[in-house]
Amino acid sequence: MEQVGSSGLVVDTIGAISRHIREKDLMPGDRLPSEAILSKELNVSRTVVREAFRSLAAMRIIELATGKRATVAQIDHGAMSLMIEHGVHTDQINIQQIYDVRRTIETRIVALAAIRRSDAEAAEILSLAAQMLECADNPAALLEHDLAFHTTLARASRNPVYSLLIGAFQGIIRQTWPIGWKSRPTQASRDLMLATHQDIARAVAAGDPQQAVDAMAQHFDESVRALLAAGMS
Amino acid sequence: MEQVGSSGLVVDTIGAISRHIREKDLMPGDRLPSEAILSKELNVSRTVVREAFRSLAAMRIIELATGKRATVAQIDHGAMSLMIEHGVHTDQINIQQIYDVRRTIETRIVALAAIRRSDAEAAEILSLAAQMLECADNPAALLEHDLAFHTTLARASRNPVYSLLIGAFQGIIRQTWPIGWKSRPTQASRDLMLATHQDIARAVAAGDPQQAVDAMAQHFDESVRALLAAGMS
DNA sequence: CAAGCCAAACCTGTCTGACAGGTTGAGGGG
DNA sequence: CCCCTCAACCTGTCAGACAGGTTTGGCTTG
Repeated sequence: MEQVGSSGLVVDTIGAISRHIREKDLMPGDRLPSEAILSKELNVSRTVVREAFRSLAAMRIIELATGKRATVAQIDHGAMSLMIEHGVHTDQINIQQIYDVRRTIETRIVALAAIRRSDAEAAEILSLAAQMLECADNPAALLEHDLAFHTTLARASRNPVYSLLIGAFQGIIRQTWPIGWKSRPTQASRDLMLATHQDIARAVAAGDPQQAVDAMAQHFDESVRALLAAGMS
Repeated sequence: MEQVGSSGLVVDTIGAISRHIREKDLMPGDRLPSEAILSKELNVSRTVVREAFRSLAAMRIIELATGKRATVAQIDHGAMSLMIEHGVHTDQINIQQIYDVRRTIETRIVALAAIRRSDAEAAEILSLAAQMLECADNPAALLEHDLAFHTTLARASRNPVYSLLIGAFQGIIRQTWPIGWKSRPTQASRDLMLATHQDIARAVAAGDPQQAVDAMAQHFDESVRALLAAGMS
């Protein structure tokens, strides 16, 4: 390979593989050529092709598995999640900034979900909110149900980009949620949060966007207040 | 290395390096151990370390350069941009869905920008809107100024996550913007778009969030209408 | 003593060849 | 017609090698 660009053979190869996917109009699940074939076609060593594959796999553009050929991947929030976590761990992003973004997009999500949710999704959302009540004294379970609640709402919005973004925040939420929970010391404050989730669920199930938006806004107002009280400024 | 996980040595090594960054509290710019040292410490071959490095570099968590040691990277939208493009090219995401998300976050961005923009940013935003008028008949230049306009607004919001997201959409916007522009056949419709940008700029410069939000909402209403007229449903 | 230069040590990029183990598909047996 | 098996194929990992680019510490020079 002639090293068309100036950034090295691996970068060029990543470009060549991406182009291959576009030009051949490959869809998720479709198989890519084997490493050996690609290295022959592009005139690079298998080492280079493998590093290019790893790069694309890191971005979840392709999927690798032992023995099998690489396949085109479905969009997935795993990589974004790691990027966001990295940003937070290196003090480039703080939790409040994440909450502002979440508030912004989740407010829109519930509006869409209230309009577009299927009946099955409505039931699932109501069920998750109810389950949160039942495990109110089990923080780990509560966290998981909370995440599932917001993830399901995103799915009900029928816009995969919202699902992607909510998923991207999941990793860092998992790591910081306990802070917010501990900062709700009184039973009343914890009950309020659970009640708010139920308000959101009911509004979405009832197909009332305005009420859903109001409830979600209230949810985030509480959360941010709790976070600030915990000294996360 | 004992292959602690079940997904292969490379995945384990990625985890080990990420952990190293967190535990040592490395900040952007800090240098990581060399490939040779890591391969010795983790008991894996240099091949494995290199593939792990490539994966982390693909997510812009670290930065590689020939001869130099790998360094911790600053957050960057490049990887997200590729992921979004992949989603669109493989029909997992469509352009309207992107516009809905953009509308949602950019409305919030201008509200924040109106409150938090520096005087220099206000001047820059006004200038970019003015420049758009000047090259109204040069689509390529217009596109670049448009992107710069929205990017600057995101920066003025003082929330790096918004900058990240706006950056993530840049790649796909660049590829689809001409469609929207061609779908504004009349001079009046094009003038309207340029005028709307100026409205946004003026509202942000004036520090008027509500007016900025209204103008941005109008901008997206127009854009989506144009897109739909172009048959992008 | 300070500023600048230089070579050796260090480091990354790429290639080759090898082998273990997982996957697949064609063809044979029931 | 279905299931099984096995050979061909493919990926994961390792070791060693060599061509450049980078760093650094000591040496030279002013």
